[in-house]
Amino acid sequence: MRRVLLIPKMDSMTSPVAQATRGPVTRKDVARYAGVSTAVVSYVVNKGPKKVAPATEAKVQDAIRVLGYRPNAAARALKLGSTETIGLVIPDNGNPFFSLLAHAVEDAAAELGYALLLTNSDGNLTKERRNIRNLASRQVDGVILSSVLMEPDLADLESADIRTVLLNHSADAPGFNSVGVDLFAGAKSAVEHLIGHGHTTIALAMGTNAGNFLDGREQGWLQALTEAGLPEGPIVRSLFTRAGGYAAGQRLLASAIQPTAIFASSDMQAIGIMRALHEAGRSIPDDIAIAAFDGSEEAEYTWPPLTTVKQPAQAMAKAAVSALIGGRRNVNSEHLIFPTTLQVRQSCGCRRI
Amino acid sequence: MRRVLLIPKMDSMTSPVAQATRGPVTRKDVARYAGVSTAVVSYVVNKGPKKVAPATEAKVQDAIRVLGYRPNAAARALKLGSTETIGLVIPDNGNPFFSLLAHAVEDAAAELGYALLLTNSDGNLTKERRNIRNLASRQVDGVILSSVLMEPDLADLESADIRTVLLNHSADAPGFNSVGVDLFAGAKSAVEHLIGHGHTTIALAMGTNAGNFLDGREQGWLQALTEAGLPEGPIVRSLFTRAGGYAAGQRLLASAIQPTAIFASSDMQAIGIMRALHEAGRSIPDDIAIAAFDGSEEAEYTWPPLTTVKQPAQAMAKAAVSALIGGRRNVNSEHLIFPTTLQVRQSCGCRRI
DNA sequence: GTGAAAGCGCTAACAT
DNA sequence: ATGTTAGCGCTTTCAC
Repeated sequence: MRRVLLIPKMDSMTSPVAQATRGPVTRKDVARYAGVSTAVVSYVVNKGPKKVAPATEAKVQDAIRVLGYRPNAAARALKLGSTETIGLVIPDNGNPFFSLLAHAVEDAAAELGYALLLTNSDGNLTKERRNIRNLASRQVDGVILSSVLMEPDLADLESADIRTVLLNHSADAPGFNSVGVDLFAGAKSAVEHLIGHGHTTIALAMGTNAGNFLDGREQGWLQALTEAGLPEGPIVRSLFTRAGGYAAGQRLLASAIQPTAIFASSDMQAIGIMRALHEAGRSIPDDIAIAAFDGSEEAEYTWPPLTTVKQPAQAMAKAAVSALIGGRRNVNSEHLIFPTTLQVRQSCGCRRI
Repeated sequence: MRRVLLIPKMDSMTSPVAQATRGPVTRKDVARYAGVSTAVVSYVVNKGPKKVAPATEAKVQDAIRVLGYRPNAAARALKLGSTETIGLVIPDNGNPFFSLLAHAVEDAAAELGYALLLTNSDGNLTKERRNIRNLASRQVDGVILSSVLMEPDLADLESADIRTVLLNHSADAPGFNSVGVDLFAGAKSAVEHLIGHGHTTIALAMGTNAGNFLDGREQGWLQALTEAGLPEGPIVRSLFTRAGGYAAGQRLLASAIQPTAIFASSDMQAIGIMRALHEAGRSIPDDIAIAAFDGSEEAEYTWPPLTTVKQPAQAMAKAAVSALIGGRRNVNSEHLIFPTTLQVRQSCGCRRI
């Protein structure tokens, strides 16, 4: 890389004009400047718990402005036992679904005056544990965990006494609050849509979950097939990534029974599959139709645009945050399941209106 | 949504087995349990600044484990004046480029034992300011700012006494450390590549920046054209988003002079443009070739795969973090410019090997 | 309506 | 090698 400028720091003899006290301004400075006690400053800053005379308040506000005072959150946290911060543990902020979720969580938290400590576990259980522990030691008021695992036995260990809600978790988790979507119904609706287009051999491109629960998406796919009296199509398993989907697509193309439609358990996988299909010269949706699960924005811009089962990420994030720090914190094991909506585009065979 | 389980919290009469002291375990508890002073516990936990006898250390470690002690970061931060936390302000974590950057920043920070407070400003200056202020009051040790603006006059105001480095900032910023890429050279190389394919009418799809600096990408595009003796192609301006690109693409298709190639200032815009092109039945790259700037993973999976100028996000993130909290914190205005690499795929007209 | 002061959990200088 | 203790900036009870 090229270094453009390299100006040594000028001696920090900052002009001691109105603000003689160099270094952070504390509540004490404000009190002195305003000619009141430190308690009063607190009352003003926090609008309570005691009332202050309007005149006094004005003086304090003035001092605050002049001195450029900003309360020290660390001290406040120490005193109050709350950092007004929540932690978020996701597998990978590079994955559009999770980055959207993270953004939504940030918004929801900010609305309540909470900040967000973001950590990625990179699909790595060890890292996930470390992140949780780290967040706990940082006194976050709670953590939202999008676990690598289906059954977060780990949370049992680590979270011990820290409030936790499982996000993007669609199985039951005794002892935990959790929020997720109805994977089963969502997948089923997508596969039924594919069946509606006349497909009879519908493959499943499933993501690999650590854990031995049967994923709702797999069940939904199967159920739709069964109810329609259709045979179980081929299954390929891969990571929940574009690259995983790409590989899965190639395997599917090489398999004995060729599906005429594919249901993918995530948009990312579908996108990888579509690339494999394009490269092989197959037309989508005419040779092979495809539908997926997630509803990320990226799915709107693939070619052809991807029909996908949309998860209400904002709502889920909001629910997770409010389960964590909203009212009713005393509930211990509540499982919120959000419905999905099928977003019909052209990859399934539907035409533009 | 559907509520599945709703089990009321069981009375928190947790078994007081080995751990009578309910509530958070403090260093005092550990000291008492281990039969040492609190100072010794500190020495053990922090591996210094004094040495402790191996036997004592073992006792303390034991107490820590048994009691499940975890240091209180808030107290530590108050005492030390450092939270070991940095703040990141980005326009939108939903944008793949920024989510990648955020992930990279998190990694780099974690490596140094720092946590990451993430905030989105949603392209909104007011929000950006609020975020910075909020981070400052939370005593972060520094903030990495990917500003909405080209000239962060604001930082002047807000960051006042908080260490700041500008990330993804390719213009000079006196008084600030910053890291960015060589927009000019990157854009120029992409346009030259397009020229190499024989194109003579090359449009520019530029993102809209608040600020009156001429973007390096625009200059690079122009320079490549000029050097090749080519006329300036049409310019369309839009947001740095897929939707922005889509609209830009439609405008381009409707314009008087039809380009045979387009250079887009971001992958997102290129992706939107490609959709517009596909919908209009234009073939890429045969009817219209396209190249872009950013090098996000998504560009690898468009159809056809997008030729794009790759920014070294990890390296940039690492540099930003180390400028903030690594050694040499005393440098005040250093501008790091990273080189880009042209990632040639098929959207420009190159064929698969 | 305002102020004095205790103490949140921790670190480290200073004693022993 | 270990212990004592002041104090980081804040909130809030209790006195006035």
